[in-house]
Formats: sequence, structure tokens, C-alpha cells
Amino acid sequence: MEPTWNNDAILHSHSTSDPVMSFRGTPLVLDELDFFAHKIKESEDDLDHHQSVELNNVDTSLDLLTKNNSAGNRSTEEDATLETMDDKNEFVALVTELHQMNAENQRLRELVDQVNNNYNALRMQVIKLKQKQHNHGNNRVIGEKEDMVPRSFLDIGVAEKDESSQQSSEEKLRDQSKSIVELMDQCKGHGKDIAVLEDKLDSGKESSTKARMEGRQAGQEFSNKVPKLDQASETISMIKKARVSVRARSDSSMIADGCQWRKYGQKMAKGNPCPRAYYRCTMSSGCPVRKQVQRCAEDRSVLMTTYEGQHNHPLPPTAQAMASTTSAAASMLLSGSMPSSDGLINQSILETQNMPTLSASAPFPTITLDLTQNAPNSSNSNSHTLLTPLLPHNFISAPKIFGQALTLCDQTKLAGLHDSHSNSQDATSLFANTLNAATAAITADPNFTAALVAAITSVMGSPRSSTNATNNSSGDEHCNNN
DNA sequence: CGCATTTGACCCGCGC
DNA sequence: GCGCGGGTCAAATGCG
Repeated sequence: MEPTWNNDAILHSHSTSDPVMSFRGTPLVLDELDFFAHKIKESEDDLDHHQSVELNNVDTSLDLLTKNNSAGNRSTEEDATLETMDDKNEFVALVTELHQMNAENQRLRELVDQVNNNYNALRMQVIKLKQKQHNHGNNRVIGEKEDMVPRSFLDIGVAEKDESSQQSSEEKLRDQSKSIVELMDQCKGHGKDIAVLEDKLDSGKESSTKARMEGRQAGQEFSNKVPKLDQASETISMIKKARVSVRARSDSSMIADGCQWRKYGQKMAKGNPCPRAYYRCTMSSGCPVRKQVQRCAEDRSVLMTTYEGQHNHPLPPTAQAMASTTSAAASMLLSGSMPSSDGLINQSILETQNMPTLSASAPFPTITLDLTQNAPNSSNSNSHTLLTPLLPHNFISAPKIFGQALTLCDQTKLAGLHDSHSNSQDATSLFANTLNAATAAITADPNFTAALVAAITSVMGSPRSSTNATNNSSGDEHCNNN
């Protein structure tokens, strides 16, 4: 189904023309949450519709069974009649349970509707705030651009003191999105329960051929849904194994990500004269998160940082940004492995963009966030002002484009690609498919956009803001410059 | 002296 | 089975 995008000029003002608003992120959040909420509602309606259909089928089966059972009572074979009676009782119990599940589904749907209503109300508040800010802030645009100094994670969230109310609304929006995700999880569990019911129906004694066929037909449609739900669970578990690699130009030994790290090893990697440093998170004992830092062999100014694992402790807001990024990016990555009709996108875009992909030998799926190619003034701390406004747009198109590797590589190329796609119907369809792919990622983590922006900002930030990180030798200072 | 870093040793998986 | 390479461990070392 085609996604419904809000054509509100305000919401879309960020896309290319208003870097300030784009940088602030709110319209992006609105856009993506709009689409996100739409998809959630769509899925919920779909599930509800199917369950009603299936329930009707089961009811029909029950009627048939009752009729057959009545015929059986008139039979002279008493054993067969008793067996049929048992079957009927079991079947009635299952149908009753199915009715209960349907009622539960209705309840969940009402919750989703409620969340959507709250979301819409908050969205309107944010739009009003943005309008107000836009009207009063036109004279400040230049000044704000000048304010676009690199922000580390430490800066995120405190740099917009004059927009505290807007930020509060954003937080509310994200909370609402989290609620939706939680509801989706409930629905997922709900679907599994339905699958159990279907198994019971399927494995029960044969009572009536017709009733069995009807019931199985009903159950079959459930079982067709179940693999998708199970696949989502598998995706979640795989996310923990996925890695996110960030390529960024930096003179410092490490990028500032808000976490505390302790170096536990250093190795010379094959094919790279620069050593690879290994760090583990020390914000909590037993935190499994680790990262590797290594300079790129081809370009020593590029710092490769690879994150692995998920934190098992509360994170400061600044670190939360990167954590959300890695988590959601992993979700995005794994959503790309799900069967869909996007193969054409993968192929065509990879061909036209010549994007780097991972080697198949990678132990874990890895996403690469390449922030180096659109930083013409890498030594200039303001270089991200060009990069950032385009990011969320490309983020939305990114998930399935790269299959096993998400690469935010050349922002201008991607933006151009998007534009060219919009010129043809086929391309529009492809883009729509890509948006569908992005839904999975957004579902996994609705904070992704803001987190990504924060991450990029952090990566591009000045080294002096890396107060929390161990600013020691990450190996690059021992790098062989030959 | 306590903590973080360094660095060689060790472990493990993979390919041949 | 062996070698290689990536990743981790832990004793030694350095630093504040």
C-alpha cells in the first residue's frame, strides 16, 4: 500500500530549503512519525480485519459441526457419536477462546487509536510551535546558521534552550511512538497466541470433514501471518549481534559518543598499517558494549569506529543518541534482510551509486555510516551544516537500498537519486517500497532520526567536547604513516 | 597508590 | 591438522 505523506508545506519545509529547521529536527520527526503512525494503524487494521474474517469462518465451522453432530446423534453408531461430541466440546472451547482473543485485539486497537489521537494532538502543538518560531525567527536565520557549530552528544538537548517547549513536544512525540511500539509488541504476542489456537484447531481430532476444512482454512491464514511475527522476534534478537560502523574524519583519537570507555587491547590488523584499538564500555560493570577504533588505511584522516552490543544500563542523553542510532540502524539493517519486493532497489541503486557493501565473511551484519564524503571542509568544524539537513531524508531511503550495509555515503547523490526517482512512476513505486522498508526500522526505534542526527553531529564535533571519553591513544597516534 | 593503558600471550574460528 | 587472523586476557607499566 502506498504510504500517505503529509503534504503540509511546513512539514516539508525542511527537505532542502530550510536547513535551520531541518537541523532542529522537528519536521523530520513529524514526517517520519506521520508515516510511522500510518503504518502502525494500517497493520492494526489489517490484523483486525483478518481476525474478524477468520472468526467468521470458525463460527461457520462451528455451525457445520453442530449440524453434523446432530446428524451423528441420529446415527446408530454410538461410539462415533460420543467422539464427535468430544470434538464439538473441544472445538467450542477453542472458538470461545478465539472470541476472547478477538476482544483483546479490539482492546489493543482502541489503545492504538488512543495513542494516535494523542499523537495527532501533540503533532499539532509542534506544528504551531514551528510556525511561531518560523515567523519570529526569520531575522535570526543567519545567526542560527552561525550557531551551527559542531555539537557533540554533550551538546544535544542543551543547545536549544530557547526551544525548550518545542523539544518537550518532541519528547512527547517520541514517548507516544514508544507507546505505539509497545502496543505493536503486544499485538505480536497476541498473534502468537492466535497461532497457538490455530495449532490446537489443526491438531484436534477430526470431527467433521467440512468443519475441519473450514477451521483449517481459517487457521491457515493465521499461520501465514505467524512467520512474519516470529521473524520480527528473530530480528530483535539479531539486532543485539549487529554492528554499526561510523566513518568520520577526525583528528582526535576517538569520537565523542557520551560513553565511558576503557581500552583493553590493540592489534595490528591485516592490510592496515594503523593498529586497531579495542574498547569496552565502563559505565556499568558487565556492560557488553564494545567498540573498535581504527584509522582508515586509504585515508588516515578517516576514523573508523565500530560499535557492538547494547548497553545494559541507563545512558546519559548524549550517549543515548548513539545507542539509539546503533540499535535502530541494526533494526534497519535487519529489516533489509526480510523478504520483500525491494530487490530491484537494491540492485539498481547499488549499481548506480557504487556504494560500498560488506564482505559476506563479516561475522555479524554491519552497517556503515559514512560521514566522510560530504564533508568538503573536514577540517572545518562547520562542515556538517550541509550534511545534517539532508540526513533524515536519506535515512528514510536508506534501509533496504543497501541490503546488508546501510551507508549514508554521499548525501548529495542520494538526494539527487531521490529526486530522479520522483520523476517516474516506477521510481515512485520503488521509493514507496523503500519507505515500507524503512517502516520496520522506525518501528524498531522511533528515536532513530533524532538519534542519527545527534550521532552525526557528535561525529563531526570538535574533539575538545569529548570530555567523557577516554582521550588517549586509540592506536592512531602509533599509526605508521608509510 | 589506584587506575588506566600497553602489549605479549592466549583462545577461537575459519580456510586450506 | 595447521596456519592465520581477529579478538580478548592479564601482567607489566605509566601516570596523576
